[in-house]
Amino acid sequence: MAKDFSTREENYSKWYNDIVQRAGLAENSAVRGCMVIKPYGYAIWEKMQAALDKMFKDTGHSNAYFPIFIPKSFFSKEAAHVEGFAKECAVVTHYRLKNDPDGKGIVVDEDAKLEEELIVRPTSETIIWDTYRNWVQSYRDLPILINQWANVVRWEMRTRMFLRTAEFLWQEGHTAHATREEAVEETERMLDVYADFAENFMAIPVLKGTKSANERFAGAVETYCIEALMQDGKALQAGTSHFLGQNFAKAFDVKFASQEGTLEHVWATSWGVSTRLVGALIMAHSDDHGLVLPPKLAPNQVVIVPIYKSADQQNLVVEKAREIQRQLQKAGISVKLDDRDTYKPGWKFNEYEFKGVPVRIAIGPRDVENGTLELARRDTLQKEIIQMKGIEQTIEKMLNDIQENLYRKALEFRERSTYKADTWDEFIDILDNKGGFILAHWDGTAETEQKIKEETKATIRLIPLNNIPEEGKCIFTGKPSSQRVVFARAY
RNA sequence: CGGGGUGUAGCGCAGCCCGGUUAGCGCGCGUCGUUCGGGACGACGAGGCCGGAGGUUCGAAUCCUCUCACCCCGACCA
Repeated sequence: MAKDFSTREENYSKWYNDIVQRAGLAENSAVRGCMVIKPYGYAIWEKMQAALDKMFKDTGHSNAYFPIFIPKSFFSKEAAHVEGFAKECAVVTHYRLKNDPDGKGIVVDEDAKLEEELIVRPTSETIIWDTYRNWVQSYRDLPILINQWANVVRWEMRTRMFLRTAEFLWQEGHTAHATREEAVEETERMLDVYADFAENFMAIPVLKGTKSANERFAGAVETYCIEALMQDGKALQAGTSHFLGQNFAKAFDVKFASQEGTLEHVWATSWGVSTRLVGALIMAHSDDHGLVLPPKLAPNQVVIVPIYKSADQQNLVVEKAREIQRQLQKAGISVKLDDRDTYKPGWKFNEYEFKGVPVRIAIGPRDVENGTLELARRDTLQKEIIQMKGIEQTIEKMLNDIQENLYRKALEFRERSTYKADTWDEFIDILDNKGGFILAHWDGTAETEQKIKEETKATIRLIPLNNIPEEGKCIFTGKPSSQRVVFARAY
């Protein structure tokens, strides 16, 4: 059992921080607002990257890399875009240091001032569209389907590990198309990729929809998103896909000669997910015993803990454990054998429970004698004795079960945490006492949304795709509404 | 950036009000022994410029001023 560790009930945000730190995912760095992603946390991100990268490639995209620095002037070219990011940009003004003439230490060399300041990218639309201008002349050059894995910087006031840090890792896709239809199709395709990834790899069910004008990406015509529900009833935006229209093409003068010989601005999309997904993973599945990882994203799917007393037993048991490890690895399962003699089995049990390893195998002298193993699964904490024979099939099945069970549990949670509200009182009551997603009518205006946000902290998370039309009255103003939208308090 | 809080050993804390031996405790760490199927136990041991800078004082972890960092609550956001 995990002692000296917060429960979700006691203090949800402390519970979250405890998991991040004690499971060795990340820690705060010497730099304000920036975290160090530790090997175990980074390994999870690498698993995410690998899965996503394959999905991007399978949908025709290629990776490329653009500079981390963006000339200041680029930012001012798309009005809404500047507006959206201006308040959180880190700016490079000088390029040299020198020894402090007045004493010890080092100071900025004022003589080394940049003619034009450089912005540390908060996102790369501007530098990319400035580059695409030179890549596009004819419809034959389209589409451009590029993704970049990168770090970005957004100078946040308040940070939380993985969920919001000043620097974070992400991928940003940037595509250029000849027609509006094709760009919209791309935007929706990538939204589907994200939803697919969230559900099938992260085991987190997501709602798909579009953002209201207030929540839209700065510079986008339409922002699509996937939205997940965390265990404390707050929503988390897990990915966004933007239809940028011709906004950036016009701002950066990206034109192509169409098949008909006319000169047209290209149509654009951008889409991204970040290391925030690691935070989502933690908050969606973990329990009061620590992290719980879905098998498809767990750095180690299985850990083997040998149990022994004498040196003879140790040799015997560890040898058998190695054999099992090889067997499982051959079947494509990632297995860690912890044969350290410096920690006791009980200690290791707790350690791996805390780190969320989906399946634990314990093997002792009795097992070697009987041809058995003890299996423990992290999601249910159940233990059972199984036969060594056919271990690959047993483990494979268990990993699949765990993956499915996590998804099912998360889905059930979301379903019982999704409410309809038809009156303002009902709406407030659900927000304050239950949390979760609230389906309610809204009159469609930014003013109303803003007022609701000011009074309740709840925002419109999304307008569901393929929403079923339904006549009703706005929860706040009573004005007519033709559909319900999804409200929640969010991260 | 506003309001509140905290900085003392790797981690978690006590001591501070009311200044005065060698600054404690738990966990962790090292050595040795007994242990090992759910966080073992004993013995011995190492580890501190009390966040930083100034000041008050015979004397500062303790009082005063400034500063830096982190946490919580607001405004902003993936």
